[in-house]
Amino acid sequence: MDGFKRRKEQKKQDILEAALSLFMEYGIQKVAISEIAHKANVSQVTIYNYFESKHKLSIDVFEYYVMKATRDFEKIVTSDIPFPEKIKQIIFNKTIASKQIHEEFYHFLMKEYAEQGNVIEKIYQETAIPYFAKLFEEGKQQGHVDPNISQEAIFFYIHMLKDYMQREEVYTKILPLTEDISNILFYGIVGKERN
Amino acid sequence: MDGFKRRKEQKKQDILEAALSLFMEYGIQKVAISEIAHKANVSQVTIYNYFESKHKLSIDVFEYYVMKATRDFEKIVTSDIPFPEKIKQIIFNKTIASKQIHEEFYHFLMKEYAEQGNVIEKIYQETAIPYFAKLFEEGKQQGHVDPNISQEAIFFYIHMLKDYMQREEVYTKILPLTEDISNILFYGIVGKERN
Amino acid sequence: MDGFKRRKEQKKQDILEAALSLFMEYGIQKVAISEIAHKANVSQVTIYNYFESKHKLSIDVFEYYVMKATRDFEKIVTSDIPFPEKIKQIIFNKTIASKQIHEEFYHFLMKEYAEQGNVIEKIYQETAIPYFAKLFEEGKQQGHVDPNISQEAIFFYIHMLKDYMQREEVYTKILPLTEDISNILFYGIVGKERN
Amino acid sequence: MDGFKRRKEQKKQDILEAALSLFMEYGIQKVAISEIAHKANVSQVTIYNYFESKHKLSIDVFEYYVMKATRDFEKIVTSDIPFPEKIKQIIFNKTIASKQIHEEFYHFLMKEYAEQGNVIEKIYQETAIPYFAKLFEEGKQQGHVDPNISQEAIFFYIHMLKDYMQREEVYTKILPLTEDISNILFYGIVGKERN
DNA sequence: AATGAATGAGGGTTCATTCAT
DNA sequence: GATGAATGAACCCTCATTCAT
Repeated sequence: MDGFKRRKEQKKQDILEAALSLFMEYGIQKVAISEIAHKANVSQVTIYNYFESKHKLSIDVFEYYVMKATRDFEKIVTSDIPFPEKIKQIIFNKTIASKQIHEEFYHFLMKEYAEQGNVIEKIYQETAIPYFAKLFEEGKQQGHVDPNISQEAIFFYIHMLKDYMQREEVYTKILPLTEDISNILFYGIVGKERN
Repeated sequence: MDGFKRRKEQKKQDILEAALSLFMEYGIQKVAISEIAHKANVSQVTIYNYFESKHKLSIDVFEYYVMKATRDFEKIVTSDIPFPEKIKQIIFNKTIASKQIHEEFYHFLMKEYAEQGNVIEKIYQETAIPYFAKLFEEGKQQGHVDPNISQEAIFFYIHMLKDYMQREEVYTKILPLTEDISNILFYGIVGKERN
Repeated sequence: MDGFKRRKEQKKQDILEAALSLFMEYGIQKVAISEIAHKANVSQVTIYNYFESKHKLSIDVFEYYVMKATRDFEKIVTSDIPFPEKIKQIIFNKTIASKQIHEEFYHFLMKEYAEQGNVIEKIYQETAIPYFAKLFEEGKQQGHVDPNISQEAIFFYIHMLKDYMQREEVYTKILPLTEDISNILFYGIVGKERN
Repeated sequence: MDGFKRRKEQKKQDILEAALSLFMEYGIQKVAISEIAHKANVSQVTIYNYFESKHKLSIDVFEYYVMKATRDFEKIVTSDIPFPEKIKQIIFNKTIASKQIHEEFYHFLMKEYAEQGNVIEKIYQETAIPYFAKLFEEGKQQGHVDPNISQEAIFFYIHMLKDYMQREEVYTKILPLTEDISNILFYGIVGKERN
């Protein structure tokens, strides 16, 4: 890659980083293109040259974000720690998606775009799910996961929990309950010690 | 109440209903006051006469919504069906908050206001929680709930599930997994039949 | 006047007083009819029943104000104090039009209406000027006023000074200069002690 | 300065001129941004791009106005005509601030802003006053000004007179009294020929 | 390729005034 | 006659997007 292209790629990344951090903090609607331009040290028009519209930009930013988050996810799944610990880390470990993500950034996309074209759904399918399938298999083999339960259901559960943990207001309130939450996930509300 | 007051109350309710349904479908930011006015068959200014600002309106709409939702909740909790059935109904029964709720309508308020004054927190505390505590007690006495788990954790769990179920895109996808989801809630991912 | 009419008159006066004090403090444009209604303890419509429009109201308020101010003016002119003292009191004495008057309340009317119908000009002509003429005559006879100067010019001068004194920001700044201002009025910038 | 910048400066000036003439005729509150935009042949938003808000615009317009007016003032003060003539020209010469100024444009600013930050006060201090001080000194040396009278008092007087002269309705009425007014300023109401 | 400049469309809000009881 | 309720019109301002250099 020559210096010209490299500089171009750099600019594109600057914009993605700027947009990502702003979207994560304030949501998509509340962030103006001009703010992103300012934070990325480019003109508004440059953003349009690269991303066509705010709509398209938000999709690209999301893709960029998932790409980054997946790396963390991969690291945990392929690590050597025991299965239950992996699950806990996925759910509670803040290093995944290190910053708090603004709901809107997630849900806006989830809803607004999921239907027409499945851009995001596809990204999810191709990145998170394969890793999760691997993890799930490991859990079943070690007896930590009931083989009668569908992978989808567990995936949904874990995703939901992780999603909730990323909410600032929830996180702080729920932190003291970490142990209980984990127990419910593993043993249900009926509890471990039943007979 | 004379005809005057009744009509006034009617109009106020019309506005609340119009705003509620629009907020639930599109979120708060995307809905213009003019749209609410149109849907409620009043002028924009009338809305301002009753609710002072969009901000205040959104709070009142939320209160109105919680009030309505609580009635359904109460009905289930005080009904004669078995405990597990109650839980399932609370989570999966769409008649509660019959329509889909737009995240933003929930989260915007949860976040935006929860801090300064706790208007919404208070509403929640005074309505949902007492009923839930009663339900929780019943579950413990019948052996459906592990007494070692804190009420907060379970409340959080059920709330989270119910919240997720109200998302259109989740609901349709998760519906076939109802049984699995319930099982995980009651017995965890380790499963019922473990030994 | 029966009780009915008296009550009616009372309401009218309440409105005038409320409007006057608000206009004097904030100017006409900045004061909303609703504020006047609130301060006068009547409904907005009542104001319209009595005064037809905000425009007309402002004229009536001005008339009401001049009427009140004239009484003070009369008192000074017909009092027993020496001529120079009278002039000083007229200009500097805050008891005339006791409160500060907002420019706009004066100028808006002066300009906006003066042309078409001379409503205010007429009021002025019929109230202030006759008293001033009397005062002016007294000054000339006592040698305090140059008979070669036209009454209009002096009237203009004094009016201008008094007008300026009523401006809050001017008043405070000019107060320490009272003596100088007086001297200039009586002896000019060339000064008393010239030869 | 390249064509780009020149055109930008031109547009900025167009807006200032449009705003100035409208403010001077109708006052600030009565003039809508859209009117200024129309008169300056730009879009409303362009105005916001340059001036941020109506509030800020009004300040900039005022500064622009004072700058223009000062040039005329300077010309008179540094000219070769006799002192009394200079004073008369300052007060009565319409070429200063050639157009009529709407009170509100002056007073609104004088009052609204003078307090917090003294933006306008500062402009005044730095432009008009130094020239006036020079003039004042000249008058004293030539025996036209009583050295016992403070500069502030005289400044106040002249400012007041000039201010009044700029009012359309006053100007036409007072024009025939020019000589008398001048005499009062120089010799007071007691008059020149007293003994 | 990159940017400063410009804008149309729309949003929330206020206010003088009218309607209907 | 008095009022609570209701409104059309207008205003300031923001923002995603395009134009022109």
